[in-house]
Amino acid sequence: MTGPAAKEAVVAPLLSWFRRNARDLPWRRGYDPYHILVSEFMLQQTQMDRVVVYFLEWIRRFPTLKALARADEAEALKLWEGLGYYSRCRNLLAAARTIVETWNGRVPEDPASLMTLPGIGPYTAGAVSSIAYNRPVPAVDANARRVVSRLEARPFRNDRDVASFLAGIIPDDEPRSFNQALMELGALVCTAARPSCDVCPLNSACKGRSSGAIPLTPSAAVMRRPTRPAAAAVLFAGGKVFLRRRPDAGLWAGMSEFPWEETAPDESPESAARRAIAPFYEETGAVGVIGPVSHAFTGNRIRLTGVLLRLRPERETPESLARAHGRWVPLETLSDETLPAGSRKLRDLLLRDVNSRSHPEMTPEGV
DNA sequence: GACACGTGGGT
DNA sequence: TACCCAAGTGT
Repeated sequence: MTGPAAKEAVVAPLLSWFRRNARDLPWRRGYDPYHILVSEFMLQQTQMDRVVVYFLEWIRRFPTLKALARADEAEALKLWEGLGYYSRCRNLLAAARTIVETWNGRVPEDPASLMTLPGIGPYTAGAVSSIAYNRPVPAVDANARRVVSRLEARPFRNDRDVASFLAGIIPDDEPRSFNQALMELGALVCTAARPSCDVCPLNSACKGRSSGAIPLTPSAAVMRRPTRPAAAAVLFAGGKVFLRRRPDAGLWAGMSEFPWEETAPDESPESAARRAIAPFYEETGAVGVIGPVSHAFTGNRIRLTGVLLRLRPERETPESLARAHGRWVPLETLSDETLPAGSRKLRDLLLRDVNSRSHPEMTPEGV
């Protein structure tokens, strides 16, 4: 059923429910296209509650598209620290610059134009077009896919099929609310794990419910490997610590981190930490341990132990050896660095310990 | 179409 | 602990 009947049974109850249950989000006050653009980038594969915090900080620092277009990438990345998928941040900045240069500073309205911008695919194009400009185009995310496939009690082959179905029922007068309502319903009521059908505004129209079969969308099911132990080297000398620079492509491209390696079976954290710095340095011995912290990333999960290593100053020349592979950073400015989550957690533990004088040997006077 | 790309929270 | 999930995109 894709005709007027579906519209009657679905659209009005859905919009009515949304009016009563829409969460109060910062970008829902005025629907500034720049705000919608930022929120949609941040919301890619990321949950609402976490995004709100980052969004507010971002808008405080970059209140307008033009302000963002002028920004340093390093400063933008610092604001993104901890949110993950850092190419989103780089793409958002690049998109802002392109919009200023070739779109006269105005976020494009139509999906095809939006799709030409970096980091914007079919979903984000539809979301920005409909939510920022109230254009009647579908926005198919995981929520829309799940809600629609349950509603129709049939699998959809791909997002284009879902979009075709939605194009048939999306109301011309309220596409902004309709698309948000569909996603909001999926996030709050028609959830993946345990849908609350008894309070769902669409339960009487839902074929999945009436047929007793609530199909679940095939999950991407990223197979995680079990948690493995790893060790990071917190190598220090003269009040500075060493950070390894990651390659310009791939995981955490171009970011800095404490050098780390997975620990081999029966290997100690100290040994693994030494292996991590072996390409650059020798050291005199482990003087302490921080953590462990748990760190999950793209199919992996590690328990990361930080091993404090003191550089052997009479045998190493810190600056020259490090230059190609990393940098020495003073403890005082370590919190300014943009680090992947695992290193960030270790840094926070480290700075806490340093401030409480748990590791006096790390300060310049201690060396 | 498969895979890389982060992270934290829920169960 | 381990698995699943989240307003996807680029290659």
